[in-house]
Order: sequence, then C-alpha cells, then structure tokens
Amino acid sequence: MYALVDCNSFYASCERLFRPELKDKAVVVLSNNDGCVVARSAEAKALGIKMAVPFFEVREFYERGQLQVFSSNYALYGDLSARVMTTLEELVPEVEVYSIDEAFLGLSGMRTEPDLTELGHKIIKRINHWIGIPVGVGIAETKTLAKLANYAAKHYPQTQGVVDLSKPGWRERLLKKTDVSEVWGVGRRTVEKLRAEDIYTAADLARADAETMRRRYSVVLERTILELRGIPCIGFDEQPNPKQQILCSRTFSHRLTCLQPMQEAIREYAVRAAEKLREEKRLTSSVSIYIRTNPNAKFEMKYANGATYPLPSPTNDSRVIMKIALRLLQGIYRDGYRYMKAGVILNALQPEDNYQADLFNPDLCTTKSLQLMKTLDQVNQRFHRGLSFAGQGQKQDWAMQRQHLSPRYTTSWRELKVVRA
DNA sequence: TCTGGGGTCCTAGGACCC
DNA sequence: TCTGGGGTCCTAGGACCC
Repeated sequence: MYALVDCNSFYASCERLFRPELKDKAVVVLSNNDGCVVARSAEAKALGIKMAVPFFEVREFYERGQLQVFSSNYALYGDLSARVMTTLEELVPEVEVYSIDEAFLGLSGMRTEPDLTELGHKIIKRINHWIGIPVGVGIAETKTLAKLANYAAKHYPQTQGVVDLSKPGWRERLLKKTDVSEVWGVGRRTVEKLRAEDIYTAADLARADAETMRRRYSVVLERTILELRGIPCIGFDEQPNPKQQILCSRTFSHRLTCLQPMQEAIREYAVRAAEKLREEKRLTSSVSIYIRTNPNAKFEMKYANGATYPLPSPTNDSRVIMKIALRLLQGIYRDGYRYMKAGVILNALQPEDNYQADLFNPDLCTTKSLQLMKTLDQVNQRFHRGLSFAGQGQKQDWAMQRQHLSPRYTTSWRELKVVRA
C-alpha cells in the first residue's frame, strides 16, 4: 500500500504561515521574474485565477486589493519542505520525496496500524501542529491510484483530507466520476487523443485494452492503465537516483540586445550550474548553452539556438565550464535580436569518485582545481556571494525581478560586509 | 508592455557492428 | 530479376511531471 501526501497550495501556504492575517485571503505566488502564477490559495482559485496564467492578466485583482501577491522565495519553501519531510519520516518507515511539496509513503511495514484512514488523519494533524502546513493524504494499492485518492481528498471536503481507495467499492466510484485528465501521467496531448476515441473518465481508461493502448500510445500509458486497475508498475524509490542533467536558466528582467550582458548572464549561470554539480558530487563531460528571444511575441524577430561542447575529460571546475559556455555563446550569438532567456546545461554526468578519464588528454580534476573549488564553495556557503568571478558582473541588472519577495523568515545568510569587518 | 525553472522517460531513426 | 538477420549506441524531439 502507498500513501501520497501533498501540501495544499504549498508556496501560498508557506507565505501565509508568517502572515497569519492572510488566513482566508486570496494569495498567489509568482514564478521567477514575477511572470506567471504558480501557486494559489483556495480563495485565489475561487476568484477564477487559473494555474500558470501570466500575472498581468490578473493584476486587476491585486490593484483592487483583492489579492495578495508574493514573488517566489525558494529558500523559504525548501526549508519548510525539509521540515515536512522529516516529520513524515518520523511517522512512517518508508518515505520517497517526490517533489518539493509531496511524498509517497510505503505503508507495507505498517501492518500494525489498524486503520489507514486513521493514519492519514494523524499525518495531517501532526504536520499542521508541528509546521502549520495543510496537507492531503491519498491511500491506495498503486502510486497512480494514490495520486488519484489524493486528488479526491482535496476535491471533496467531506473526506476531511483523507481518502483510502482500498475500501470496497471506493475505487470504482471515484474512477467513474473523475475526468481522465486528472490521471497522473495523462497530459494535455494524450487527453485530446483519448477523447477522440470516447475515453472521458478514469474508469473509461482503466477499462481500455492495455495491449492495444500500448501500441496506439506508449508503454507509459499502458502502465498507467494497469496501475488504475490496482496492478503496481511504478516502483518505490527511497533513494533518489543521481541526477542525469543539471540546468541553470533564467528569463532576464528585460530584453537584452547586446553581447556584453549576455556574457555576464552566461557566466553567472555556468557558475551556478557548476555549484549544483559539486553539490551533487558529480562531474560533467558535456556543456551546452542556449539563448532565445520571446517565443510568444507576435511582431518580433524570433531566434533560438543552442550549442554543445563535449569535454574529453570530465570536470566540476567553474572556470573550465564558464570558459566553454562563453565560447559556445560566441558561436551562436547574433546581433539584432531582443533576447529574453539563456541557459547552461550540464550533461553526461559521472560520479566524482569514479569517473572515466581520457587516455590522451590531461585529467582536468587536478588536486589544485578540486581544492580551489572546495574553498570557493566553503566561502560561499558562509557568505552569500562572498566570492565570484569578475565576469559575472557586479550590478547584474539583467537579473530577475522579485518585487513581492517576502523576508528570509527561516533562513539567513551572513552578508559580505561581515567579511570586510 | 507584460508569459518559469528544472527535471524524467520513451521513441524513432540513423549509424554502426558482426 | 534477385541482396539477411540480429543487434547496440546515440540523438533529437515529444510528452509528461511539479
């Protein structure tokens, strides 16, 4: 048996935690650059604000004082997420952290618990009491059904936040009244095709012939169908797999029209990506970058391009990655466009303690390089932006806008001035 | 005027091997 | 006239997730 625990309107709930006067108020949290809505309190949903709409489309509510708005504060959400996960780990033996706001629980070792619904309520109470974040709990025989149970727990208030689909008859009833688009793994494209063949509800999908559907769609959809029938196809993974790709990309605060700030941005993203790489204890042997104009603009010249450089020998050295990224930029940058976004991607990742070196090229992981990076990271862990490379830019006025950022309630950096003192 | 960031998995097709 | 069978590896692109 699995449970899925999912925090309600997670980012919005985090913000409200420190602003109790906003309880029962419409609250939204915006994406980076204050671009789109990425989290909505129930009251904001009631205003008709849809997920992922551009902020300018709902700005009116804000200006009329009907809507409280926050820029995303990932340091805060990450910190509260860790507290939620730790609390779950104290309650059940197996926890798979699935995203910042949800976790699958393995309940097989919980045979002594008389009633799983009771366990669900215990989880809700504990997390609410200890952390103050509301959660919902879905329980079922497969992950896909647990997701669906969780959806029901949030959707139907009479469940009080807990749905156990293993109860006789519950699964059939829920599948019948749930739109197929709510099923985990069934996205927009697939929904369109399914409707064309008269599959509208989760029950319709569960009834479809799995073999035929694999041929017509994919093995992924076949697995979803089996999971809806209670046959587990997706395993439980307590230890997250090591990352296969690391990406750092940002939309600029305003469009960039010349090379110099683009170079600063690429350097900055390369350094950030290299930092993440070292955090993961991995090396990269492939550096890619991409740049693009606004794909949504109707009356603008569009340009998007990317480039990749495979390294002969793997590295985690910010300097090497930065230099390569910059050279790649020279190759694809074209004058005359209004650039909106750029990114640096590291691929072909290998563990740092067991990597494939090159027979004919010098090993880039020299003691000197490793030591320097270690020192760089140690300084920057204690002092925010304590050490950076000259070319990253000091002012960075292309960096994202966060006009509605909340304070660092639970995290703190020592500022650079401490170093100077 | 104004639209995020960071990932995973699967498939088809090309190039290549014996 | 007529040209096999069985594989692997890599990449780009699509679909999906939160």
